[in-house]
Amino acid sequence: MRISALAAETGLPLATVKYYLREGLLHPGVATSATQATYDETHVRRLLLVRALIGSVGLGVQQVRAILRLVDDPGDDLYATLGRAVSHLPPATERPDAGDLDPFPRARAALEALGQVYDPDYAAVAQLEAALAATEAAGMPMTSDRLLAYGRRLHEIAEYDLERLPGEPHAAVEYTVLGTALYEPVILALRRLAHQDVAAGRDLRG
Amino acid sequence: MRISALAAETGLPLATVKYYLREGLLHPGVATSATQATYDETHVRRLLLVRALIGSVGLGVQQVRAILRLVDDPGDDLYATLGRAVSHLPPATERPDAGDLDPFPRARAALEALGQVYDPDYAAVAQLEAALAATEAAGMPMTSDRLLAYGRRLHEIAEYDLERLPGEPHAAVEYTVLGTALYEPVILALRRLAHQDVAAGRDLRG
DNA sequence: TGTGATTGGATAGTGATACTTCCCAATATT
DNA sequence: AATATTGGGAAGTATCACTATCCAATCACA
Repeated sequence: MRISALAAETGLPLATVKYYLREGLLHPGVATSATQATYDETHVRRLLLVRALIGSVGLGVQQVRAILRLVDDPGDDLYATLGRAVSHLPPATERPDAGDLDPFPRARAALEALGQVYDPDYAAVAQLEAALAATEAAGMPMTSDRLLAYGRRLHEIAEYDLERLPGEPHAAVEYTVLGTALYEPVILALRRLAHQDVAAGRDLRG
Repeated sequence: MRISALAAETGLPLATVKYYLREGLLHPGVATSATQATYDETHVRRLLLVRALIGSVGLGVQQVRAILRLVDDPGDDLYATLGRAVSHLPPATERPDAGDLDPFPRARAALEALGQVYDPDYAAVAQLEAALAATEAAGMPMTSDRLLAYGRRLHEIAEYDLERLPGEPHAAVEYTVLGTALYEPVILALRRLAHQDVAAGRDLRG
């Protein structure tokens, strides 16, 4: 398959395929001469994944590059790899001052109330802190009751996810990292739809 | 309070306050002369809300303007207002062809399986369809089992939210629209943290 | 009452981002 | 032989969220 066929197959403009190639989001094809290379199914799949991460998840090119690197050659530590992957997901947050004794008070309190691990080096902790601070600044603070209600359900979802973790390490990393990212838009859409469903006055769950 | 005090109070650069004023994200102050106006607490609150929507939720200026318009003067129909608000939340989706008989097959199937209303005019339906299509394109399709698992928990969260709906209509719209948007980053952060918690091998919920 | 700071208002500039266009000489294809 | 396509690179474009600069009017203070 030549590059134009690859573009046609994925529905992307040729210039965009070249751009992703240049940016390292797509591995080069096998060069058959100075001006020719062949591409295969792995390139098609990768391009579709890149589009999903950029278009649906809303990542930037840099972040996609970072995520793909993790998926392509993960360490042997799933926990650490997951942590690194999350640090590349929006919203971006700054590292706290090294001297700050309690950089994420809201997040720490929330996690303690939920009985979950509190690891201030984990990027999602800073993301939670920023999100909670934003609700306060906007005048709609999350109550701890609501945090518990949300956290419990999301923990159940996470358990569901992790119960289905593939045994093979490489597949496990791919599943965890991509599943975290790709399913987030689904979650937001489902919540919006659930709100609509409840607002419409229907509540059919037994 | 003059404009420079407003900027100082909110921690925003003066130029940014002027920019939001120009873009209609902040209502003008009361002019006291040709070159002076006074601002009050409502301006402070509005600026903090704007920052939360842009910085934390990740909306663009246009979308914030649209959301604020809805909050400021909502119709009397909460359901319709919520629908309009969601249509301004990312990811943006195109309207389907008018001739398309079944524009959102994945979303329709998912909602039917969940027993929720399926209203193709509701923007979140298109968002769900796009998100599900992206998981398929990326090679990690959502199973219907997973959709049910997620959907059930998110419906519970929505019920929790709507049970706390303020009685007064204006407050109800504000609560629903802003709550939908502002709590989403919290939800994503909590899910990421729950994944981490499960991955760390701790599972303390009874 | 003068002097420097501040204001509303407007225009233009900036830096980042994600493409997109254009061009090239080498090579395929017909 | 004529035409099209390739890999590769450089430059251009569009959008976006600010940010900087300028202006004349007006304020605040000495």
